[in-house]
Amino acid sequence: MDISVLHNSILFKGFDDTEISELLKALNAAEKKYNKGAMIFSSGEITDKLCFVTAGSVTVESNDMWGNRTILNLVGKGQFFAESYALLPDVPMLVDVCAAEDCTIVFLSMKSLVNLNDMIRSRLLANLLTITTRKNLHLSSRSFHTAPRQVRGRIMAYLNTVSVQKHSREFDIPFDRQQLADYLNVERSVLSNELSKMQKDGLIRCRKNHFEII
Amino acid sequence: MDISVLHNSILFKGFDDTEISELLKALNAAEKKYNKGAMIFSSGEITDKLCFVTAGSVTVESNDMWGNRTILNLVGKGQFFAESYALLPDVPMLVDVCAAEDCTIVFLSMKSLVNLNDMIRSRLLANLLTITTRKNLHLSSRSFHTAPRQVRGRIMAYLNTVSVQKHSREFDIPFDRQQLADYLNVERSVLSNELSKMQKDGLIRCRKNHFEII
DNA sequence: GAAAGTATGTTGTAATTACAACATTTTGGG
DNA sequence: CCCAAAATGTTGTAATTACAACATACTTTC
Repeated sequence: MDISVLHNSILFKGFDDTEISELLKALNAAEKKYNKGAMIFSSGEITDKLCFVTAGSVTVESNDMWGNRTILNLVGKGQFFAESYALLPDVPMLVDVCAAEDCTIVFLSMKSLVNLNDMIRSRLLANLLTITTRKNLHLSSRSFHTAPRQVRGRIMAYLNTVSVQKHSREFDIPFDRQQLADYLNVERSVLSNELSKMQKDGLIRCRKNHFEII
Repeated sequence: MDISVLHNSILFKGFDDTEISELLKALNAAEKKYNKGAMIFSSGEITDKLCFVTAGSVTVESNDMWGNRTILNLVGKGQFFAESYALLPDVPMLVDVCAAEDCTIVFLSMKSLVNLNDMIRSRLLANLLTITTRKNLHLSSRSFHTAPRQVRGRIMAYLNTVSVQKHSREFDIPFDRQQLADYLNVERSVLSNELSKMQKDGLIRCRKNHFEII
């Protein structure tokens, strides 16, 4: 198991190597590999597992009965997912989680939190609070990205956020066209078309997933 | 100050009256009244205040420069807001918070958490974790309500969620037409029109904010 | 490096939504 | 009870998007 990625995670911030090893054991840490496209969780499932991405990436998404996909979040290496469901273990998942690329996930049992001693547990809970709080901001961000009524507005809202995060007018995005379309809740073809127009209008330049705001 | 509402809140779950009184003092609890329409927080502000609604309700919303409003959440009596920003005190707010009706808010300083003794603080943090986790599910819910591309789909997604929550096919919603439109990210007139059609099609019945799914 | 498969770009049409303008209903004071 | 103001409903038109169908470009594999 790749302990170095876990070591640098928010969850184990402030814990030393020995403590982390013990915690991994206490929380029944289990690692599993998935191929691109594999489904890790399906809507309706119940889980108490806090999930950590040690390699690759996954999408948290909603798929309706007509095959329309909405991507809520892309979770990359070093980040967590399913924390809300893990901490509220009677709530069935509202989302699917799929491997966006080949990936490796470490599952941690939150049911086992009760077995930890008070001191360790409260340090862990404090870190979990940071994780959920940041996740809140992430979910809010997506709301702003999908708030504009028009496609161009959504694209600009998203690109501006990424630009600010990366402190640069030039950056890569983690989505391919279909994923970006599903994240912004628009048609892929309409997205491609609008990106072309925005380049003609001199607003942006882009090639594949590399973007520049002008 | 209306201590009974606070007493039943998630934040103070497990605390007795004496402890709550001490905590309110330690967290510099301050109460303030707002008239309908008043702005409680503006986008860009920084705060360390956890906010609790003791009367009335507020909307967490985003207002763009063209006057378009997007409602992310309606926070009613007995619920909290701004918890993410209170806990990440260097992050400027991405949203506005407005009084949806005349309301009363209690502000609790999260900066003061460090002054509490370890035991009390960790109990409080555990409760805060519940608050943020539930808020996560709320934000996810809205994503599902706005995921359908068409207005009718959004309305049904929202009404179904409320129906499930209230365990009944007949229920009141907390939004008026304009608020519901801004929550679902559609035009008010288009929403009204679609609701009429849905009634003609025998899908629902509604009058003001009372709905019935058929 | 050719072929097959996947991702992205382009275009046209049908369907839907945005927006404005106005009609009707409801609400809250006087 | 009446009036003014606010909320909700209705309608038509312009603008935008969804969807399908196809073209082009890029990748992967043999």
